[in-house]
Formats: sequence, structure tokens, C-alpha cells
Amino acid sequence: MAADKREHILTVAEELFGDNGFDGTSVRDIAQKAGVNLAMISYYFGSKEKLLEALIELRAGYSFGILEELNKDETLSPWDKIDRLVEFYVEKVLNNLRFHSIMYREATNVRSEEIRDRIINIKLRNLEQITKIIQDGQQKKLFREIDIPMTMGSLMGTISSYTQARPYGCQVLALGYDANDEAYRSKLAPRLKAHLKQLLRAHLDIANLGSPSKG
Amino acid sequence: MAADKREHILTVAEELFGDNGFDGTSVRDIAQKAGVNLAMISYYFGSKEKLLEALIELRAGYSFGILEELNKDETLSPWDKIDRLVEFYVEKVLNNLRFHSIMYREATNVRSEEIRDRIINIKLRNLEQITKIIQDGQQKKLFREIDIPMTMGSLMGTISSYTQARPYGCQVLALGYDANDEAYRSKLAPRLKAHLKQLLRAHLDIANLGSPSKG
DNA sequence: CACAAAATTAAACAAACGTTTGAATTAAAC
DNA sequence: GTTTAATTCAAACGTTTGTTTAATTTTGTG
Repeated sequence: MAADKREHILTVAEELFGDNGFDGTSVRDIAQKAGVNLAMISYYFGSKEKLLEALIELRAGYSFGILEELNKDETLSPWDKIDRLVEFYVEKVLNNLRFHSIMYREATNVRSEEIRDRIINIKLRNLEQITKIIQDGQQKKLFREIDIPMTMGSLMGTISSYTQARPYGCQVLALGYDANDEAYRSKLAPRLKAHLKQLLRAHLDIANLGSPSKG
Repeated sequence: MAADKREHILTVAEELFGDNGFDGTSVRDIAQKAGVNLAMISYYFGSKEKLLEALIELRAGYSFGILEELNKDETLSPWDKIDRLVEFYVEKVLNNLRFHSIMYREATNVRSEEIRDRIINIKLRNLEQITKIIQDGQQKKLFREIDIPMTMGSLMGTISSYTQARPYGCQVLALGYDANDEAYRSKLAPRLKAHLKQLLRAHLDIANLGSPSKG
């Protein structure tokens, strides 16, 4: 009973924080939308700040296991792994639009140094796994030398640029301004995947050395 | 006198909005840091919301002229234009870190539909100019077929991923956690430029057709 | 200097904020 | 069935919020 309600509050908070930001959401907003008494939020979480931390704790960090698994999988070629990587991140972000917004907008500003360090460490560990995947491709003479952390930024940044600037994204995708999550997701996901695979293939392929024919 | 003080308030507001968000900044914060009386903000701008709109009005939209100029320049090859594009955007964003944060975090949530539409239109017009540059390269058989809006997302998103997640960026760049703006900028700018030029060259080059040697 | 307009101020406003209280209700344990 | 603990509630707490007021000072003009 208690666990259900606790999680329900977190789900509602995720939606509101994602849409209106942490400072743009009041505890009363959350209580009303969740249909619980105002005092229950302090009762369960202690404070608004700790509610955010509980939310991050609940949602963050599950990607590491999957990346580690992908890294260790010896049945997949490095090229296959890059494709899987793209699919994994596009799906992950697009299926957690609100939470991703929170992480992107507020996580760095979270007052708790503990949470902030946790987020940085998660990102660094993910980067580590991806570094291994790419280095494996380089050792097998498939991938060329690239700036791996910047490439990781291109992967995540491309996705984020369309999840954060949604009204613009709707225009580009020829969707109505008020397209719902599902409509946006189903139009954006294949487009992002195709682009990112093409982009990373060209970027990584060892055949693509030397500068282009200057014309 | 009045114009000076008005602009000074806007500059201070930009800094605070950029660091703490719109909802995370009070008009009293702005007044205190700007050294002006609280009532002056209503006096000059009418409201906090209109102050944000005045800030966006002041800073946004100057990039269009530069892109148009770049587009029309016939002394530069399409490849040169791509390099210029990268340099332009990296410099522009890194020299306006706070304002870029505001645009990225809050602009889509601005209550004023007018401002929101203005921002979308600016982005669409910029996209139009860049589309022309790339199509020119395609007609000259230098560039291959790509998804231009998604590529634009990769360009802007890569930069944003390192301006928005700064503590993580400091780690990647081997900077202290508390690196100041200038230190961050001077380490990040050349790294971003080099990566994005390499990335876009590989992505655009017509020589890079076909899928990589699956291994 | 005199006068009107603009700029600045301290103080106050009502509303919204996060949080706490203490009593009332429900659930669990024996 | 009684007792104890966990949960829920309306109400209130003290701050902080954005904005306005009305008086005062400064500035520009004839």
C-alpha cells in the first residue's frame, strides 16, 4: 500500500518536473495531481529536494548493465554493436522523455553534491563501456581514430536536441504543434536511428581516412 | 542613463537565469545583484516574464544574417562553408554560455506563445540557410544524401551536450570541477571544432557511400 | 529658478511557497 | 478486542514570491 503510493507520487512528480521543471513545480501541484494530501510528500520523502533525489535514484543507472553486456557479447561485430548502441539510446531516451528532460535540465543543478556526483559517475562509466566497444573496433582495424567522448556527445546530443526542443521538432517532422508523446516518438525514433547509424558508420569507418576532395 | 541601467539589468538577469533557471531566480536576486531597487524591474520591463522576453529579444536572431552571408559567399567551397559553420556555432554558443542555457532550458516553456513562435522561426530559418549550403555541395557532387535537419541536430546537440552537462564536461576535459568559463571554453572549443569538422566531413563526403566492411 | 517628467525609493500587498503540527483515521499485532 | 504503529488529514506555520503604491529625489527644459 505504502510502496504503491510512494511510487505513484514519484511518477506524477516525474511528469510535472519534466514538463515544468523542478522550480516550476510546487509540492501542491504534485499532491493535487497525485490525489494525495499535501503532507504526504514530506511524510514519504522528507522534502521536495529529497523527492527529486528519490526519483533519480529510482530511474537512473540501469543502462550500465546493458552496456556491459553489449560490450562483452562476442557474437556481435563492432559494427553491430554500434547499431545496437544507437537503438538502445534512442529507445531509452524516447521512452523516458520526462525523466530525460529532468536529467538534462536539472541534474547538474541539484543541490545535493552526492546526487550530482552519482550522475557524473554513471555517465563516466557508460563512456568507459563505449570506449571499450570502439577500441575493440579499432584493434580489429575496422574503426579509425576518433575523439570518443566527443562522439558520445554527438550521439546523446543529437537525440537530446530533438527531445528538448519539441515544438521545433514537431515542425521538422511535419507534426501538429500539439502532437502527443506517442506520435512524436513514433515519427522521431526511426528518423534518429537511421541518421545516427549513417553518421556513426561514416565517422568510424577506417576506410574514410584523409580529407575530402577539396572543391 | 536609462538605457544603460536597463541593459545592466538584462545582463545580470541573463547570468542568473542561465545559472539557476528562470523559476530558480527571483526578481529580488536580480535587483540585488544588479544593485538596483526591486521596483525598477517592474518599472523598466513590466514583469519578470517580460524581462525574459526582452532578454531573448535582445540576444536572439543575429545569426541569420551571418548564415545568409556565408551561404551567398561564392569564394568559399562547400567544404569551407561547413568548416566555417562549425566554427561559427561553436564560438557563438561558447561565447554566450548563459544565454544558450536559457534558450535550451526555458525557451520552449516560455508562456508567451509569441516568443516561442519567434524562436522556432529563427531555428527554421537557420535550418533553411544550412539546407541551401548542403544542397549546393550535393549539386556539385561533393556531398552525399543525408538527413539535413538531423545533421543540424547533431551539430547543435554535440555542442549543447557539453555546455549543459558542465561538471561531466570538466571531468572529460581533465579540468577541475570548478573551472571558470574561460578555462572551460578554451579547452572545449578546439576539441569540439576538431571533432565536428571530422564528423561532418565523413558524414557528408560523397566518397563515403555504401556500408562499412561488416566484420 | 521654476516646473514637469522621469527615475528611484522604502514599504506594503496578496498570493504562493515548502514544511510542520496535532488530531483523526486506518491497519497490524498480539 | 485491545493496543500499538502507520497513515491520512485539515489547518496553520513562517518565508518568499511577483507586483504595486505613494512619496521622494533626480533630471531635463524653458
